[in-house]
Amino acid sequence: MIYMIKAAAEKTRLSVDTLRFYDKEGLLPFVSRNQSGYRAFTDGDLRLLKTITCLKNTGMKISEIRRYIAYVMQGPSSVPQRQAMLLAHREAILAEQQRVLANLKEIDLKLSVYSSPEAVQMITLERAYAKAEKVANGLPDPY
Amino acid sequence: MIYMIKAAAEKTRLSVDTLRFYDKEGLLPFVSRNQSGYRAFTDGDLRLLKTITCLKNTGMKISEIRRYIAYVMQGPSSVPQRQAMLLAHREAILAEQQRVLANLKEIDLKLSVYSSPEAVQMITLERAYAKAEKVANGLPDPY
DNA sequence: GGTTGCCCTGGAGTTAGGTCGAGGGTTTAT
DNA sequence: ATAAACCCTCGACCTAACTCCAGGGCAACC
Repeated sequence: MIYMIKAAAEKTRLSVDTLRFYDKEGLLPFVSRNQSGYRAFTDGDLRLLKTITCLKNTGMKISEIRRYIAYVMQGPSSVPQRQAMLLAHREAILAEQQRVLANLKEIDLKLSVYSSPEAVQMITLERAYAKAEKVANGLPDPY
Repeated sequence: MIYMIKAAAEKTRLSVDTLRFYDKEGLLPFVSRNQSGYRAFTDGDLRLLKTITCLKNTGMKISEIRRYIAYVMQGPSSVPQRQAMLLAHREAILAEQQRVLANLKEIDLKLSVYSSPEAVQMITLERAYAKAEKVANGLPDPY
């Protein structure tokens, strides 16, 4: 099956503009043009595009994705390099997940304060303390 | 304890420029100025800044953080709104984590292909197929 | 053969989140 | 009383990743 850019955009859920942008950025060297100079996406191309969106969705930068795709274009000889890239990216993703989770815990802590029955009381107290801290240092009270 | 902007930057691990930028964006209405017009951060201010970085680290936009901080400035009466915001943000974080995890699974699938002993063989085959798909449709072979 | 609906390129514009520099005031130590 | 090390504002600049537009080509239908 061959897809023109609009159909490819619908299949990948990317916008037509984004697809052209990706091509301009060197992410789609595998997409051929037909006699009219139109991009002609094959099913294989769409599979590769799915890989690209996976990498993008997990935070890989376009410049890195371009490097990965360059390895793909190079053929089977670049398997070790691709593997190394994906492994490194995998670690980066997991590290980021951990970082987010740590921050989420802090948020959950705040949430537990807010849902406590003494929430208003505690916050009133904290506020008074913050106010005092300013006053004690001759600072204007912003509250 | 009072911290000038440089010390506050070191404590929060944000840059001085970023702190000033946040102030400009209305994220730090609680930070007072001393007689010289210098920002004077209290320990309480730094604790609030930590909350801000938590929200930022988990992907909350500055405009939303500003909204949250506005609620904080409003005092204890806004506890329900703050709680609602954090709960919604919590859900957004979890959803994003899930999205990333789903994409990670795809990457792991690719990795498993690459680490198979038949990797080169499989990729060679896939490549030949992709090539054939182009040729069969009268397209130039980009490989 | 004209209208419609695709497609193309090049380049400008946008948004978020900073980052930097010029020009100038303050504080502290020598 | 001057140098060093801070601090301030304002506004320009930057990067990533799009997004939009003008000007123009191709293809199908009425």
